[in-house]
Amino acid sequence: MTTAPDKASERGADRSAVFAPLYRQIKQLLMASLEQGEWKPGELIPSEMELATRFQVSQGTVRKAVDELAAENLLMRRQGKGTFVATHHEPRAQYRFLRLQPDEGGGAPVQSRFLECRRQRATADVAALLELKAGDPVVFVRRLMYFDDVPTVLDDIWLPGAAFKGLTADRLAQYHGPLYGLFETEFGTRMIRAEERIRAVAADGVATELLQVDNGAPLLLVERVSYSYGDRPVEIRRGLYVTRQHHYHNTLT
Amino acid sequence: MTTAPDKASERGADRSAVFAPLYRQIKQLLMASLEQGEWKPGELIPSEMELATRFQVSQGTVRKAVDELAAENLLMRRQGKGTFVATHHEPRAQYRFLRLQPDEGGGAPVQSRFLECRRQRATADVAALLELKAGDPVVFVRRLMYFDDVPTVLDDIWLPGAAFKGLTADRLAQYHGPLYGLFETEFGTRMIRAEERIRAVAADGVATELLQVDNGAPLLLVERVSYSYGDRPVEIRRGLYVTRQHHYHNTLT
DNA sequence: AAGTGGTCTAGACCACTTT
DNA sequence: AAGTGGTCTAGACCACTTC
Repeated sequence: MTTAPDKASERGADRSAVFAPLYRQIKQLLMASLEQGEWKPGELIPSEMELATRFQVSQGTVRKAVDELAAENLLMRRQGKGTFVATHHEPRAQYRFLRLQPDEGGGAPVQSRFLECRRQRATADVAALLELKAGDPVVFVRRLMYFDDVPTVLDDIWLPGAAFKGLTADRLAQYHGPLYGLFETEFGTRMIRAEERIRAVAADGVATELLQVDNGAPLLLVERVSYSYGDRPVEIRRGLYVTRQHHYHNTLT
Repeated sequence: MTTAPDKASERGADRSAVFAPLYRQIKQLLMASLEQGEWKPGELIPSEMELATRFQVSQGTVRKAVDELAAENLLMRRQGKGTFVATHHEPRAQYRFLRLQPDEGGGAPVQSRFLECRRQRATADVAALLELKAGDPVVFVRRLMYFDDVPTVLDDIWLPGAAFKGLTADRLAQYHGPLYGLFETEFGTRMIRAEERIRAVAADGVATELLQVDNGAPLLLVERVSYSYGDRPVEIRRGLYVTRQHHYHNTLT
């Protein structure tokens, strides 16, 4: 077996210019294709050999790029079948981002009820988080989630108006399953990561009625910003969780 | 270049018996060495080539095993120097498990004050979580943490008595830095993973005094079980967090 | 049988650190 | 210069899926 020193040194030059190893460049190219929709959520992407030919690198280099994307939940590998674009419709991906769990028992599936869906102008803080200007159009959604028929989560959601033009109360009412699945299928916006800030607050106002708790009762406040490819913010969520029979679960590693 | 079919088929046979790929077997062997203290936290482990010779596999197979252990924060790779056993004394590992952050600004380093340290008999629930029997000896520690001189976190901690015989109030008082560093250095118990359950509760009793909040004020309750090698539970923690100027931060992926 | 990802090997060269 | 981990290649064979 021989190496190809000419090729290698050419690439060495390229790499010092771009300042990243080859497999990370390949990874960026794959992410660009995902972002531009060359392969849609749930679809099969080309085989490792095909990608190696396309990018003129070895299969091992493609493999390392795909490995990282699979580790980040952007791709899903299935032995014997191929590599697929991750989707929020995948059974095991459902409610991957909802960390509230019943204290004991599996519990019945969650039920959603949409209370509001209307267009607004962004306030300064919402605009800042969504990287818009204050006054830009946003869609506001309020929804209540039931665990075992007990109202447990009250979510207020803000979405960039431009990307979610067709979102209506009717469309939400007839949809079942995770919202991120709807966003991905109907609006071409795939959520891939989120940051949450969690605090304890006292219940008041409309929350006490909707969640059926006393005024001043402790609630978990979960503020979430969700991001799509390229760290583009695509959703803001402000959730109030009742944690009498449930808890927010987290693993530290 | 040639392969070694004899060797390969031998190993194929071995593998079907053990039912795991070679690199995972190597990974298990490395974990066993870590657990048994062949290499201690902060120490350099043998080079990839040496390990490959020891285990009679190729460097690439060792590499894949070490890659996974590095991804799980059990090992730390440093190019040009070698691979080290992870330690809680590492500057960038300090307070890796404390997810409470100031809402704005970096904030001053955290101060700890130890209020209690005494031996008890385990209650049923503590015993269950620590995989002991009710009545077995445990060490109980209560500590208050200050952010910017404001009392913010009240932790109650239970440790298995057998493994923490020498832990005293004096020893705690003179120690500075993360508790997990002390556990690792003085008691040979390295914490590698934790599970947390988070809820909102109303302040009452001694917590209101120590954290200087009103009776009924909302607090974050963080219940943590920490594990060492082999999923062995080594610590229980019940923390009350004041989230007026701080929040619990989490990233969802 | 053919195609896919998964594992394993061997060898080359690069980047970084220490001697 | 020598040793370490980091990258890249090429090729073999295995496990799984589909035709």
